[in-house]
Amino acid sequence: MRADALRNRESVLAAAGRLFDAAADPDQVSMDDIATAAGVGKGTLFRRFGDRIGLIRALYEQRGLRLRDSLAVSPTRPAAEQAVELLRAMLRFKLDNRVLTLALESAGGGSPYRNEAYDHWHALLAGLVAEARGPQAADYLAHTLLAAVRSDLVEHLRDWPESRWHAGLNALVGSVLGHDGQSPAGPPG
Amino acid sequence: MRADALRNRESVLAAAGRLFDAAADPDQVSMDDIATAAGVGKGTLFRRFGDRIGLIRALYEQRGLRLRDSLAVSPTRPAAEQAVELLRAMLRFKLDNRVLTLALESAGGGSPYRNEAYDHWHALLAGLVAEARGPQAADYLAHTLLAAVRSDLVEHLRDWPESRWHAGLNALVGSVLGHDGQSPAGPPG
DNA sequence: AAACTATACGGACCGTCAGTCCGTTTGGCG
DNA sequence: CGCCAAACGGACTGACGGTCCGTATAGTTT
Repeated sequence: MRADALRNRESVLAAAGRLFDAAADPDQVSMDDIATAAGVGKGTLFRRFGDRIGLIRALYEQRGLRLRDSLAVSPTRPAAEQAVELLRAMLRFKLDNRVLTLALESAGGGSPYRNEAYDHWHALLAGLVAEARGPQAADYLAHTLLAAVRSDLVEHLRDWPESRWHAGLNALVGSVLGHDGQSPAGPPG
Repeated sequence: MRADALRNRESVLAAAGRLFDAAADPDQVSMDDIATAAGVGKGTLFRRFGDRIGLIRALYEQRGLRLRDSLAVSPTRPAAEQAVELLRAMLRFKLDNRVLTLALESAGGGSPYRNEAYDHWHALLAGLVAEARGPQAADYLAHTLLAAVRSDLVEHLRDWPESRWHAGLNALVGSVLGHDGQSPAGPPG
């Protein structure tokens, strides 16, 4: 890749990031806006990223890398504990990257599931589920756990305090994976 | 409402339904298409339904009425059993109304949660959850259960056979609400 | 049954936006 | 230095959601 191309790529990603962070809504940010803010022509955007969704995905993947490295499975810690940690991290990520994740998950046409990062998290979580309760439906349960922190649900519940989210995620993971290392989630009956 | 207005309303809803059912993707159906198919002018569409999302919502609500009536809480049956039945019905609805529900849940700008029907199902489900395991986090768990049958997840898993969905929903509801009337979901450990 | 008016109609029109095209520029190599 | 593949940029296109306003008509009043 030529030097100027690389430079422009970074510039576009940075500009897009800034604009999405500042916007109230994904479609307040047009491709023209991004091109202008990045100081490049529109053609450059589309040549590099293919289309709008491609750009959004690239930005998403870039921002997700830190998260990805910080969360690896540990064979010694209880699965449920790790699952809660993972979901809490994803929740925080979605709060910190509100508009970007909304853009990705609500992008008309582009499924939020056709996405390298999603596969990664899903596989990780499915492993934890299988470890905790056996392989039965682990696949689906992992999808379900990820759906529990989908960005538009997070958006819908945007005024919940962290404690309420914490309680919810504990209850959910506690139920699905078992109450290994968790604080009690309420008496049955 | 004037008679011609009512007639046109029906006509538009019917045409939109046909078009969405036939399309592979929600945004293959334009407002012009709908107006033409309904034999009315575009102005009529927008006067009656406000905007695209309004029309989609109206169609969705209309189709959801049957479903709504067929599923009421019964104080005698076990909560988990009813919850499974509800989720299975919603799954079937999303399969039967694939493009329409995709349109509603992925409509850029319009949250799938600002929706009368959603509130209805959520309240119903939250009641069942509370009945089965107490009020702790019942609200969030109900959101989670509904997220487990979101239309783009259903779309992502479109080639799963019914049995696999059945197993998944049983495992999920069994975990969250308890295994009241369900077949066993696997031994712990 | 004629006049009247609020309501509804329709389709030309507008602004916006994703995506394309092509003439121009430039990085990097031999 | 000279060459050219790669990259650039911004005018242009096509499509779409939504608006506007002159025209038509349902329903009511006298």
